[in-house]
This record gives sequence, C-alpha cells and structure tokens, in this order.
Amino acid sequence: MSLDDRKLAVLRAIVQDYVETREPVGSKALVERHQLGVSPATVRNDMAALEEEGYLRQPHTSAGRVPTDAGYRLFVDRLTRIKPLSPAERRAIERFMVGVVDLDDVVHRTVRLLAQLTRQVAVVQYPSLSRSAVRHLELVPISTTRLMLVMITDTGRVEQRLVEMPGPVPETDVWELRRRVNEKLAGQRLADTPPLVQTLVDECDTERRATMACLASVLLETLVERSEERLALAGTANLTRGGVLDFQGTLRPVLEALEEEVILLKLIGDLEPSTTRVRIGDENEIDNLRSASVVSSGYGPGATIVGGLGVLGPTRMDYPGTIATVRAVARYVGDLLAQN
Amino acid sequence: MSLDDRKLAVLRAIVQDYVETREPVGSKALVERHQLGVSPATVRNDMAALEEEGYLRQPHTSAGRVPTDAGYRLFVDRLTRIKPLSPAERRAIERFMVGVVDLDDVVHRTVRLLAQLTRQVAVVQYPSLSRSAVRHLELVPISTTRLMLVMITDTGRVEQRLVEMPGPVPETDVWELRRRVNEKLAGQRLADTPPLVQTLVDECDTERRATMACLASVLLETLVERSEERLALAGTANLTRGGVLDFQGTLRPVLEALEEEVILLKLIGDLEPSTTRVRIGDENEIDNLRSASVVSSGYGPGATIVGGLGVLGPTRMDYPGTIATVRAVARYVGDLLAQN
DNA sequence: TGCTAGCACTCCAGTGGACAGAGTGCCAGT
DNA sequence: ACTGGCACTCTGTCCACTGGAGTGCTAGCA
Repeated sequence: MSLDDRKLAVLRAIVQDYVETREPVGSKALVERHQLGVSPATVRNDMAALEEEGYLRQPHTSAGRVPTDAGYRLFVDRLTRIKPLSPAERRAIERFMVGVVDLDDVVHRTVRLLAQLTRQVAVVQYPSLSRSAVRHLELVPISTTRLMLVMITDTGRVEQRLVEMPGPVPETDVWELRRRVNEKLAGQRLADTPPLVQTLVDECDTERRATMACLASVLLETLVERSEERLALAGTANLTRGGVLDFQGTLRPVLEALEEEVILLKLIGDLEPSTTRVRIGDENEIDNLRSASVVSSGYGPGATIVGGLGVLGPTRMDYPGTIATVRAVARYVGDLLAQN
Repeated sequence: MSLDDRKLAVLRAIVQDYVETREPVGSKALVERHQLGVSPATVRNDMAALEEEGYLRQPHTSAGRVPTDAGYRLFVDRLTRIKPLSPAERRAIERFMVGVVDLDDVVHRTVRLLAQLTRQVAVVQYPSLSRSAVRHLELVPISTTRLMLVMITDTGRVEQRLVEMPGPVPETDVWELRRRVNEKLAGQRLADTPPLVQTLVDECDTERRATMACLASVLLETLVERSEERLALAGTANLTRGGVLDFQGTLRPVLEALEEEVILLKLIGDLEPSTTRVRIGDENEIDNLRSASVVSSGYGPGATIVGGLGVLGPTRMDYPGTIATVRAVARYVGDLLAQN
C-alpha cells in the first residue's frame, strides 16, 4: 500500500546492490551491506510488499529480489541523489574537446566521449535541420544542366544536393539565382522556409521560371523532407560488457535496433528543453529494446535545443552516474556550439 | 605429402559440410552426403593426412574434423567454383539502386545491400579523396574573418572546412581568391595538388599573401591529411547469426575492431585493381579478428579504383557465394559512379 | 600398392541422484 | 511493529554412468 520511507530505502539499496553485483539480492546480504537499522526478517517483509506492488520480482522462489522496470522507474524518480561528476571526468570532457575543427569533429568526438565515460552505447544526433537557420546557400555549376546546391546552416551543418536542370543554365543566371535565393532565405529558420520558397518561384520572371521551379523543388526536399536524420553512434562493443546476460540472451534485437536510424532518432529525439529523460525497458516503445534503457538529453547553444544525444544500456544500469554524465556532456556540447 | 585429387575433394566436402552444419564432420557422414566413391576408412586416412599437413584439425580426439585457416585458404584458392548470382540477387541489386540522389545515398544503399545479400557485416569506403579530382572549390563568407571552404570532387564527395582568417577579408577578395584557387586546382587529382597550393601562395601579391597562406594551410589539411577516412557500416546484427559460437565466445573484440575506422580501412583498403581479396582469420593482421574473414574488392568507374568495399564474417563462411556477391556489387557501384 | 572391413579405444554429451547453500515465508514472542 | 527461529524450496554443482559418434590401427583383399 503505502510506501513508507524504509521501504523506499530498501528499494534503493536493492537497486544499488543489483546494479553492482548483477545478482539477485537477498535480505541478509542487504542488511549487512547497508545500514538499514533493522533485521533481515523485517527487510523480507518490506521486500514482499514491494514485490506485491510490482517494484521487485523474484527470478525463482528461493532467490533474492531483482528490481522490475517499475522499480527502476521509482528509483530514478524519487530515490536518486544527483551524483556530481568526478574531477577526472570533468577533465576528460575538457581534454576531449580541445582542437575541434568543425561540426563533424564535434559530433564524432562527443559520441566517443559519451561512450567512453558511460561505458555504454552512445548516440549523438547532428543539429537537426528544422531547428537550424540557413546561413548561406551556394550554387555550383557542375555541368551546363547540373548544379550542386550546398546549404550551410548556423549550426555548421553542410548539406549538398545535385540539381538536374530542365535545360542549360548560363552562368549569369546561376549568379542571379544564387542572389535571390540567399536574399530570401538566408537567416531564416528552416522550418519557416517552405512558403518563402514558393514566393521565390512566384516572383521569378517567366524566363527563369522553369529553372527556379526545379531548384525550388530540390530545395524543399533538402530543407524539410530529407536528411533530418544524421547521427553518430559509438560504443557498440560496450554491449558485451557483462556477458550477454544483460540483454536476456541475445544482443541480436539490440544490434538490429541500433542499425535503424529512425528508431534511434525516436529514442533521443522529441526532447523538452533542458531535461534529461530516462526511458526504462518497456517505456521506449520498441520491442527490440525491452531489456534496455535510454538516457537522453537535448543540446544546443544557450537554452534552445538543436539536437539530441544519449546513451543506451541494460536496464540494470548506473542511473545516477549515467544521468549526470549525459547532462554534463549535453551542456558542454551546447557551449561549444554557442562559441561558433 | 602430395595433395592428390581425392584429398582435395575430401577437403572441399568437409568445408562445404562444415559451413552448412557448423558441426565437426566425420568420415561416415561425409561419404553419405557426397559421392566420393570410397569408404569411410579411406576418407579417414586422407583426413589424417590433411590434418598432418595443417588443413584440418580435430576439436578433440573423438570428434570429426574442422577446417583450419589454411584449409579455408586452400579451399578458396583451388577448390572454389565461381557461383553465379541468382536472378533474385541480381534483381535485388538493380532494385536497390533505383532513384539514388547523391553519393551519400549510393554509399548507404550499397552498404545495406551488401549486408543484406551476404547476411554479414558490410563496409563501404567513400571514394577516397587522394584518388579523386577536384571539381570545384567554393568559398563562403561566414563572418568577416571566417570562411567556409567547400570542396566538391568528381566522385561527388563534398568536404567542408572552416577557415579562420588572420583579419577581415573584403568580399571582393573572396571572389578573387575563389577564382585563383579554382583556376589552379580544378580538374587536378588531389594527390597532385600540394605543390600547386604552394605556388598559389608564391604567386600571390603581398597584400593578400597572409590570407592566401592561411587558406592554403587549411586546403592542404583538407586535401591530403584529413578525412581520407569516411566509411559506412551495416549489418552488425548479422554477427549474432549462429550464436556467439562463430567468434570463439565473444563478439567483443570484433565489435571493438568495427569501431575503429583505421582498422576497417586497413581491411578493405590497399586493393589491386579488379580483384576480390579474401583474408582468412590470422591473415588480416588484427588480433581482434582472428576468428573472422574479410572479403573485399575495389570499386570505381571503369578500370580505376576510387575506394573499397567488403564484408566481414566468421571464418566459417560461404566463400563462393560471398565472393560472387561482393564482386557483383563492386562492379555495379562502379557503373553507377561512371554514370555521373 | 592402395583400398577396405573390423575392432578396440577415446572422448563428449546427456542423464539422474545427492547435496550444500542461499533465500524465503510464516509464526510466535517481545 | 519488529525480530528470532524454523521449515521449506529451489538452484547450481559435483559425481558417476552410459550411449554414441568418431577415430586409429591392423590385417586382409584386389
């Protein structure tokens, strides 16, 4: 029924021990390792109650208890003391980031850093296009009927796309197109551009209309539909840490899920500002990840969010530590981005 | 000593059976499944001889035989009949590639295709910069003292890099720099550019000298030192096919190796023209991949090679099938590239 | 000389029983 | 409301045993 303080303390102790030892924890061992101030028998009663309420379960009758997903959830929500990063970790973060040269570099370093610090699988989303603004659009003639469209965003992303023109385009026209496109779109957030692109075509003189229409359709594709989805992944090998046991027998489903960008984006995307989100087991609605938890956070310069990052590991995970690390790294990347 | 025809037939049969069943194969089962025309006892003698010569080994005294790395090597070199692709596979390749829009697209689709067809881990290297030629260089002002350098190659790769200038650069200077750089470098193979970049600085009037020098150093970095190393990976989940047994217990080392781009490049790089290379177990000098084989091939438009691709799987792998697939895909990608 | 049949031998994988250990649930007592 | 004690349950492990698969060797046959 009620969750009095001691029961919560017992749950916390069980989670901590289980995360550390990977073995079901019994009442006796529990009182020995933690100062609970009561006897094993009492703890047993509490355990039974916690099991009744769905926070614990027993692998078999005469084994210790193991937290359920609900148990971890309760632990994360109410029992976690925020663990400050160790100085060593802070230093690792600082050192990891000296001498970054461009966005690719930032993303790759970040994902490795995250994987290394948390010893888990790390995912970092590139700054999402829809939340970025256009800095510059460049048109480069490749052949007489082909242009390369290069878009540079304020977050440093560079997207390119080949544009097949209906007919030959003289170089002066390319200049003119470039001028107009930039005039209209530079500085705009990508999410706001589609109507502008339309007016761009409307305002065009009939002679260049066809060319512009062609360009516009590719622009729309590039700006909104496509390649929202870049991301980087690292630390897959960490899945094997602690045998295959952590993932109920096979890594298969997890590895499969990690291959699907769409799935990963779902996991680390959709973030509310400045929170770190934890999804435990079933909570991340993907069947393949029933036995995994995801800790994720948004990042971006200042208070705005331009992308997500996170780590994935077994439900049996050091939540306080992982949450602290993810949050710290997210903040750090945000700062780095703000400097550009 | 000598490897008469029957012994070779026996070896071939053993490799085929073992690849299929994953179990040590004994003399009796062998004569039952293949028309060898001799008795089990004879086969046993041959097996003993093959073991003596290092092509087979016995997990334990009363078990069947298993091919060694040397056995597979012999099989690949002398016993493989080239297996033509099934029509279904051909169709899969064709269908997989309809509607590609740019290089990223080609590479990503290719790597997935390879993984899917071979049911193994696939790696595709982006067209290597050093073997490509510059198509166009673009300079985009980001702020008064910062330029974005964008390079487009004839293989469709686009590389970008931020250039920090010593002082403010007027827009007319940017145009001038762009003109000169393109005049000198466009059309050149990247490998040939470094001396040209130097002359570019030398020929510059003193007033723009500092700016050009700055640009040149970044150019050199971009052109030769850096980002030779892009590649795509897919099919990691296929490693779990057939339990963990194939990789002597843990996927750990394999997954670790797959995270290191340098290692992957070593595996699929350094290719002689139009051959498909097979590296079995120990042959790929990386400790972590003792239990893995790599089948790789170069690809490129026409007869030139601009990059490598390949698959990685357990030494116990269907070599004829894998080799055929890798070769076919490599050729197909080459054709695709030639069309651009 | 080369192949084969037969035989003794080896080793593994699977089965079943016994047993120690860890952990529980419950009850009676404080 | 907590605790000590006790009976009970279940697992994991060790051991011995057995059937089967596969071998190596030797003697015999073409």
